[in-house]
Amino acid sequence: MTTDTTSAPNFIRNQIRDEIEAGRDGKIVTRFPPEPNGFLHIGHAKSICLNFGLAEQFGGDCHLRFDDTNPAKEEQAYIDAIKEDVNWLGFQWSGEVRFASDYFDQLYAWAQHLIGEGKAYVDDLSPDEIREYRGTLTQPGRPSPYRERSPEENLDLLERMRRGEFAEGEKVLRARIDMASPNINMRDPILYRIRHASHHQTGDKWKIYPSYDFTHGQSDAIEGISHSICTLEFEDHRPLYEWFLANLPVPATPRQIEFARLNLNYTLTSKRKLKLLVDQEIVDGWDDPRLPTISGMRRRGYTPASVRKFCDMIGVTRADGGLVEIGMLYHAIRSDLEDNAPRAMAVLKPLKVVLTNVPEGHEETYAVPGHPARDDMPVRQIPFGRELYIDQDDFMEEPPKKFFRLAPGKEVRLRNSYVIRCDEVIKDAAGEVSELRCSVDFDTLGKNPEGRKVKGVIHWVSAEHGVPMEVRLYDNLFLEEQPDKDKDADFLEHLNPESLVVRQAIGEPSLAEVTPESRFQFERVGYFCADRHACRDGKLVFNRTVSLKDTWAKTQKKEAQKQEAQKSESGKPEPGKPESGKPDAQKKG
RNA sequence: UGGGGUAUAGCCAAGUGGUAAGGCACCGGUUUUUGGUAUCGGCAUUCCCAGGUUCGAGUCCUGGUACCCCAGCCA
Repeated sequence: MTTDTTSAPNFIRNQIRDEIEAGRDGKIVTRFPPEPNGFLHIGHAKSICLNFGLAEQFGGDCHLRFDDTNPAKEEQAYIDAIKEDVNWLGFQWSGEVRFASDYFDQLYAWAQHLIGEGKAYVDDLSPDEIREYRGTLTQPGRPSPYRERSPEENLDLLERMRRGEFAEGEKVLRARIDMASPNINMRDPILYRIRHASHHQTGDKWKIYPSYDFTHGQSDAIEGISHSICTLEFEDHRPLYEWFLANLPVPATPRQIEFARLNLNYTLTSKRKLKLLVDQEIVDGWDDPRLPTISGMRRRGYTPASVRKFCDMIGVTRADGGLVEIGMLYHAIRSDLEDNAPRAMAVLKPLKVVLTNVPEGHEETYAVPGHPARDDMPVRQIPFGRELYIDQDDFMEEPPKKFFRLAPGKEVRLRNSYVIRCDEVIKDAAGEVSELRCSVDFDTLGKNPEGRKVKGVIHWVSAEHGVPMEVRLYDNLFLEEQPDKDKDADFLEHLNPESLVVRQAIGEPSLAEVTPESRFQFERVGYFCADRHACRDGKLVFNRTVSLKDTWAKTQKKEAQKQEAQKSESGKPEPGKPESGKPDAQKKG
């Protein structure tokens, strides 16, 4: 039953395996190092699975370390949320949670060491001047006039920076490397900047804070990290990472390895832009089910296993610019829930059906398995009576060919129950179908009588016993595959106005008892998860995680397109081929 | 004539000189009281392009092309 696909390639895993085969000794130690300035998203999940997964596979450790060097952007609330997300995904860091700020004293001592060696200096240039002196991509930089200060003066200045004697922006500590380096990161990078800000971990102890570059490698070294894995954009920082390790008396020399970050189509994996959606209240918080945040996916109904499976499917490479189809994520969750979600019947667009040959007050109940292929799930009791609801989509007054659901004079099987025939269609004043009169074939319960072939099966809920519930149908938040592709345009223009559709639905009675976050397959419809916030005080709210595959809808759509094409073709004498969706996509570009 | 990277199917991705894995998607058959699932079959004469080496090149060499990252006192 557990369909375990083999993992996609992972070049880092292969590399470590090679190292071990070549006789490497020493534990494999990795770390997941988020800055607590927002919620984690699917891109972080890839990194989490990579780092924790490696530690698991090779009997090593993986640390959780908050890269908290910029107090202005960080919050305790993010720290709490990140810890919860990592745990929810099924991982446990080794030892206590760590913070880069735990190492601020050591880092400061190392800064003094660098000054003593003549490899760092305090610079009085303004931010604008520093930028100007740094040069450009094609022109080398020039040395700051403060570059030749003596170690004594630098030490004194740094100490005074630390004590808060200077205003923000007045001075920085810089490494003294090479202002002419073709790698801009090596043009005397900034080690410390003045920030008169309170820090969520260290309070008001510090008036200066170390930069990412001066912090990350040394923190790795302190923790004994063997493989420091990060994304491709840090590739150019590796020489600097190594420069610090080579010029400081560090206890270990970790290696930095970069991999390509994840891009998913029809969504965003930029923390900054996700924050904007949250701050502008375009979505319902960081855990809005439309967001690719880990907490959003959780609320949507994704399982930890499905997220891990997805990360496993996409592999780990250095190939950049890729855009993974969201369909892969859908596949990962469908395959998990197909095996593990109990089934239920729910009608999202109710249409009343009266069974004319069932007596008023008649009631019978069916005991139905919780899952068609498992016997370890509770049996459901499904009541049946004279009046019930079916889905509007399952009836058509003038059905097309091959529509094997309900239509006037046609038969259909009620899932887990009888075959019924539609005898009469009742309409309201507006001419809309408001009710169906049908008759039951009592010889069809649990069997197909000789010679009777009823192909269609539809779901239903007893009108008397069904429970009202709210169903939230989620779709992609954006209409464009890459909403932020055009850097000059506003990605908000691509928002999908129908990313959330709310329906008042009716569910089978067993759903009345659900606990928040329990997941179901509503048969023939999709997978749904009881909302962890809204399911309170007897209120039922379900989020659609993902729909079931629907080949009928697909063929209908294709049929419609074909007709459209024919229509426009017959309209024009020349078959100019103004066909579907993407007219120029096939042309050479 | 700044530096650092990456190019294999619609998408993700193996391949390390011996004749293009796998997954997703797609197309078709079978089973089915979920138009789901399961299952069977199809889906790159060619690897960004052009030359070259070789009995043999996605892999090696030469020269191009396209795309991504870097000029925060962000990470």
